[in-house]
Amino acid sequence: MNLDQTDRSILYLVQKENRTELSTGDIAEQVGVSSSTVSNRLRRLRESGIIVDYKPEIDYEKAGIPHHVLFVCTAPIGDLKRVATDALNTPNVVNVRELLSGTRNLLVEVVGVQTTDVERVAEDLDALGIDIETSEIVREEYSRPLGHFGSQLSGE
Amino acid sequence: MNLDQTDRSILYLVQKENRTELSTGDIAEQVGVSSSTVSNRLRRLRESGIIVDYKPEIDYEKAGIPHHVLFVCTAPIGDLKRVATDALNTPNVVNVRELLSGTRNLLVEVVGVQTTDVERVAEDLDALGIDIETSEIVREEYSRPLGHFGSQLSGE
DNA sequence: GCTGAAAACTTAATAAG
DNA sequence: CTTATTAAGTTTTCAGC
Repeated sequence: MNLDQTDRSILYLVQKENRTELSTGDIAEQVGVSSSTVSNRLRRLRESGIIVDYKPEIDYEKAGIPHHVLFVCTAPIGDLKRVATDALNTPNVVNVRELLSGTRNLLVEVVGVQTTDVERVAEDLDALGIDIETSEIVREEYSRPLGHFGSQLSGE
Repeated sequence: MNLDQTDRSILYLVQKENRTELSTGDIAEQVGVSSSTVSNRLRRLRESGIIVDYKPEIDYEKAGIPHHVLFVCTAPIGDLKRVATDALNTPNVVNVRELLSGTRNLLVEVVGVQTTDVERVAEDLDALGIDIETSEIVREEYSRPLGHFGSQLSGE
């Protein structure tokens, strides 16, 4: 699917603003098309898989889940896909990333109420044949929209 | 703020399902309260900062942005907060994570249309006093809702 | 492809328990 | 705290361009 500047502007805005507080009318006003067009474009972006979905960002600490750890791991390359899926299905694991690298090729993000939750995940990953190289405490995370999508918007 | 089982179930469902395709009525049905209650709970969860906001997950490759790299970096600990903010404001940077560690304490996620986009970010980070230890190509990323929130839902 | 208008749907505010 | 009702707002559909 080829994106035109209307698609790119819409993508920029839905990344920049909280989606639930940004109506198609609001987007339409800033992009300079009708709200029906925004609705159609957003549907096409979803259907083509460019917008995968909308996820809430959870502040785990405020939610009473104080432990937040990133395991930097090495998994056998041939098994990486399977092992990544298994890791994701381990309780308390919230995110897994595959990296294209011989070692340190899997990042596993874990949250938990108790330190024992995190320790149990470490054991489970070990049982899956995943080597934990290092474990890091996550302090803070920040995201930003990609400016590339918004370059033609007035005022941007 | 203390979460009860209703809050946890709602949190689980909004993580699990695409938020824009899940109305408060749908949630209400599964949790066993009225849609007004779901609406009230969701507002409280947002106001208390537990739900930070709803972000679209973008498939950069499908969007015509083929390069996706994770820089594993070391930044001076005293400056970490400032440096993380500066890194986030660098064009083509979409995500920054601070880790609680002496070295390799900053993960910077970069996307770009050209390899030169990524190279330019590497130079910009260097100019900010950030050491790039390794750079990894991101193949795939998977997320999962935290089961802890959903343990009391029927059928889960 | 786009738009405006109508229909369908969703959320938030209210009143009451 | 909860819920049902209702008003306000939003999204989608559709005929016409």
